[in-house]
Amino acid sequence: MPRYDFKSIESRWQQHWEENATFKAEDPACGKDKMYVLDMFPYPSGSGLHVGHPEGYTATDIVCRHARMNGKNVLHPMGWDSFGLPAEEHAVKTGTHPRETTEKNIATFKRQLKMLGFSYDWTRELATTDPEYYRWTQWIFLQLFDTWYDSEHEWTGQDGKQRTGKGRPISELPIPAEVTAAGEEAVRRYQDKHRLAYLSEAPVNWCPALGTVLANEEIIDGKSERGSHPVERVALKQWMLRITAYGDRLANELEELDWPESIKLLQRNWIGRSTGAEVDFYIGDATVGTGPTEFEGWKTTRSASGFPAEAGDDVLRVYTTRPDTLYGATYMVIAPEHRFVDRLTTEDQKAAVAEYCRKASMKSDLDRTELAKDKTGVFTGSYATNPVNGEQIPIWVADYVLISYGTGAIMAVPAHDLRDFEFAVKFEIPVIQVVQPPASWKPSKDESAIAASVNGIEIVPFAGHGTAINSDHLNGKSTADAKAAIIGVLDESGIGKSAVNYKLRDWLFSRQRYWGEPFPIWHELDADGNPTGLMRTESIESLPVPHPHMEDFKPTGTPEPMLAKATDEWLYKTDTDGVRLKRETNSMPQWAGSCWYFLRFCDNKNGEAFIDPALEKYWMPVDLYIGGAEHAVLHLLYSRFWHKVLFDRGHVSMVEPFQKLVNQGMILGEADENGKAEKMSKSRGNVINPDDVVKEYGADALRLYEMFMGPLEQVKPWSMKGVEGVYRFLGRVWRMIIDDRAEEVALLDSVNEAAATDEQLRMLHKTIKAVSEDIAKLSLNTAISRMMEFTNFMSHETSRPKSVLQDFVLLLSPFAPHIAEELWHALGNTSTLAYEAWPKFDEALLVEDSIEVPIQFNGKLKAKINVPNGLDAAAMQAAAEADENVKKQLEGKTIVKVIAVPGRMVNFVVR
RNA sequence: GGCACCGUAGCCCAAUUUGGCAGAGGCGCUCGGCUUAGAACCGAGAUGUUGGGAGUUCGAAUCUCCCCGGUGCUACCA
Repeated sequence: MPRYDFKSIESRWQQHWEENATFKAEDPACGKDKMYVLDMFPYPSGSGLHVGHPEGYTATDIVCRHARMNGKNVLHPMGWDSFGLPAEEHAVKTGTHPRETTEKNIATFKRQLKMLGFSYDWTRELATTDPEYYRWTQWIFLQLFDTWYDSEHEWTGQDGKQRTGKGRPISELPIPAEVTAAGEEAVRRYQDKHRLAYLSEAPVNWCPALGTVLANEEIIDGKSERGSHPVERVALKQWMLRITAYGDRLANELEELDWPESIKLLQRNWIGRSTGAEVDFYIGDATVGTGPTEFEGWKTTRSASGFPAEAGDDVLRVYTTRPDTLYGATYMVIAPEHRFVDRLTTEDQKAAVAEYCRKASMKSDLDRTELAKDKTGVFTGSYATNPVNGEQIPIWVADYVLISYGTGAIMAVPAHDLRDFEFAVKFEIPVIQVVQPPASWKPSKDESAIAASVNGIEIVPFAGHGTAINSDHLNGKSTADAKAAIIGVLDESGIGKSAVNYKLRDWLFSRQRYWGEPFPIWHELDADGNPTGLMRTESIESLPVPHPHMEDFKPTGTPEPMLAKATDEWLYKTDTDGVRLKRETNSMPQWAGSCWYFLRFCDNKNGEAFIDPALEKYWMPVDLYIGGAEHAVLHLLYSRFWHKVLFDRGHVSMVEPFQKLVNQGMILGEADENGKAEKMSKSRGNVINPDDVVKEYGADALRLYEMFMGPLEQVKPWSMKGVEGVYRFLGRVWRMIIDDRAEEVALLDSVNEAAATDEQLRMLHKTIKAVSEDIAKLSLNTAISRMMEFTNFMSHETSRPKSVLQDFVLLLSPFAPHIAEELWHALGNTSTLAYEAWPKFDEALLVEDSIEVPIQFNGKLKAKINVPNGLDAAAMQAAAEADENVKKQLEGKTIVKVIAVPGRMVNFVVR
């Protein structure tokens, strides 16, 4: 085997690692420091591994192999996010059971990952579709179901900081006296309303083509993320998870994490916390009327009672971030789905409003977006009373107000809100200015774009902060002061209250598909077999709720869940007290399994608990988590949320699961002749299959190339020429050590026991330093280039000391482990290098005796001189002035100033 | 539209964190060696308005501002 024969080398060492369980994580009792390095586990799709997968996987593998050589006990696991739509769609098409498809795909993925030589501890493998795994997913759901969020609860975190708000057992939820008085059933219903997992009838995104409802996050431009199918809005009873309760903590606790700022920002924006006020506008009720007398009476009542938690029927409650503009409110808008639409619509407006709401309900989100430029709406015929000045203002229905945000109703201040302004101009509603812009204000692009003439006067809306005008006692106050002042007044008079809102919505947690986790929930039935609305949980001992076997996977075309077609035996039972029960037939979304898989890796065979507390304490948190940026707001927010709930309930020891996060950049297809590279896709025909690359160049070359392409986080185009480049590098490394004309693997004659020269040592130690530092920074592309440099140098040396080559092979091993093991072996070692000590560099050996420094005149390079290393500024200057060439160039010039930086340069400022 | 990131040789990219010789590494290209020849291999070499403009500085690829171009995310959130 004279030549670099990657095929036999790679398969031999992979077999060696497997047989010797080389990468099995050690027991916590080993006494080593732990390091938990995690990849985002893949969905095992039918098309197999994509070259994007090994990018992040190779980076983590390098970190792990490096950490082991530095004496760490490394946990590096892999598993399968195997519930999900594609397997089920495949089942609809072919009749193959999703479990069968999933198992086949997992086998393919596993073969491909093993082929790349990743140092996973395969004994920790798991799949979210394993009953022993989803048993605990269901168990965690029961924890969510058993928890309510006490926003007042004060506690001290592990960091010693005081915090407010914690998830607590539902049994500790205070029950109001009147509820207790109403009986046990009322108490149960009251508790159900406060759980972190709750049922809610709400407009949801129903996708007929996929046969399921989708979360907001799964909809892109009004179409399903998967398959781009149209999505309709229908009202359905669905499971929701109260992630909004954790909005503040999810935003605040990002602070201490070692994550890219851009991802933190993305999450903060997604959570979208805003502060403002809720304000009630009096609309009266049919029995009392809406006149000024009633309004005054209402005000009197309110100042006595205070601001009620639930808005009554006599008011329209709005949320605003600009309560300081209350005096400029000239109309109100309610969403078409608002519960007051009917009662606020007068007889003459009935037809118009009904028609408008009908059209709005038909609009998909896409239509709404496309029509975004033109505001639409219709007057209800009713008026509300502005609580601060008693003005009667008209109430409109318009779909630019969303039912799902705030209270689904707004007060419109056209002078200071661009959307309201557009609407007011179109429908000729008065515009009252109540904020004076600062003198320096210039209209923004948006503001001037919609400026319009109202009653012959050109008006430009102003959405910024300024000074209050036309606002009674607020006049002259800055926007911030005016906000505080008006909130004080509203609070005192029981008309309004400061409030916080989030763009983040509660998480729609049920799907209607077959291939997902069943819920551990039973619904009570009455004598006629109809649900009473009361629920019971599956007992923890009887988990998992098995996934029922089915043969027919065709979507029904209606929102009726697939699991409703299971056998009666699965669907129904009679409880010990004789109550007839029916199972929940929705299934969980794919996110469920991926929300906690990193915990299970610590203890994947535990049959007693989802994780052993001691193992959780030892391994968690994940020290490094690498994956695609597409999960910045979905998976990474959901799993943080679950983790916080588990923490609040005492099941895990830390508030955050992922200490350091890195997002790999996408690998694009090969650039075309114009240098343009596009995303890899089947339709473009530019997909690179890792199998083909490994076949032609080997796993080490693929690993090395993916790391050499450029910075990990960056988007980069694929290049086959680049693969050849690193392949040639591996060939040079091989020939630097091995005699490629010998019959058997044998060292070159030039490889010997001689002591290394100073120059060889300097080169080696420079390389050790650079590669070590680059791995710590995950700057793997530059680490590789340093090893190329070393190879170029050493290949020219006629004497190649073994000691130097051995250290180099160790440096190379995390990147190209197969060839490194082979060379390590050839150099006379008998065991794997996976636990050899990582080479240390000696700073003293790096120092060069003399260095070349540039001499500048006015910052321009004019000469170079050689000086001994370690000169101070004065000596540098003296050396420069002593140089003949410099002397000559200085002739006839006046030196104004000299800047000398030791070891760097000398600059003469001359005239 | 908003936010974020990016722009260095024909191409992928270093140097930007911490201002100090524009080039580490790879691809491609040219020339030479080896070879019957090609591939592989070995050796030598060329390539620049650092997207544009201004500012700060003794000195700017690096810091600041404006503009241009590209990519990603987001999109009526009151």
